[in-house]
Amino acid sequence: MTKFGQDLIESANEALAIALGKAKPARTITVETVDVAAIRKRLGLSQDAFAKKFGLSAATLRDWEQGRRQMDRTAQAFLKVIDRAPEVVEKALKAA
Amino acid sequence: MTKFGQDLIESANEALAIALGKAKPARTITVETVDVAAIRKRLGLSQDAFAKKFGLSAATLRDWEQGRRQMDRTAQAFLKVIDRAPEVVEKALKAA
DNA sequence: GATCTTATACGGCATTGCCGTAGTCTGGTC
DNA sequence: GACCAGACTACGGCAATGCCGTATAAGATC
Repeated sequence: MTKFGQDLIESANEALAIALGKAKPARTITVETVDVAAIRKRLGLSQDAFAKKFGLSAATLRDWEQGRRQMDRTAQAFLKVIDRAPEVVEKALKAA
Repeated sequence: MTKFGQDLIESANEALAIALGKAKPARTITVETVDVAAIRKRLGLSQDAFAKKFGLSAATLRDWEQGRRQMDRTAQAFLKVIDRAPEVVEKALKAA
């Protein structure tokens, strides 16, 4: 079985436990999905190139795309802006 | 003496120690300064309003402005963009 | 003085940021 | 087929942050 498959099952079990009141949600966050990989691929950039262009750490980007870490609110907001106005972001950062 | 004054002195002593080779830098980062409070005040917003408008956590914003926490790379990049194109950012986030 | 707003200060813990590195896959070149 | 380089996945690991809450201070308005 793939790792993704295992993760899915784990998540499902956890969700069930929470629903049954047997477990508490680790945190309550709005489940807004920001698909970094999708945004990046739409821009036709490698992970390293994307990270460099938008001032991110390549390591952190990796963690996000691999589902190892959750983006915090700041990152989510930033990624949305990158998604909608990548060129503006790029220019703003170049003007540093 | 103000807290800011104390911080300054502490930082100076630490920098000296590092320069003398008596201490290691906690981390090597580019010392790019992003003054959140300045950006926010220029926009005429309270901490809460600023946080809400740009999708940040008010608690995190507080920590940054109080010098309690260091902004990570993502946050620094984002803040620069907010600094240079606040309206674009705002619109991009509204279009969620 | 009473009240409201805004900002500072800080305890606290789960979770992330970021570094490094090993392994896999694909496409190109010899 | 063997080999190399670029891109991605996977993950150990620790210092540091994210985010919550709350108590206190300073300024404005009544």
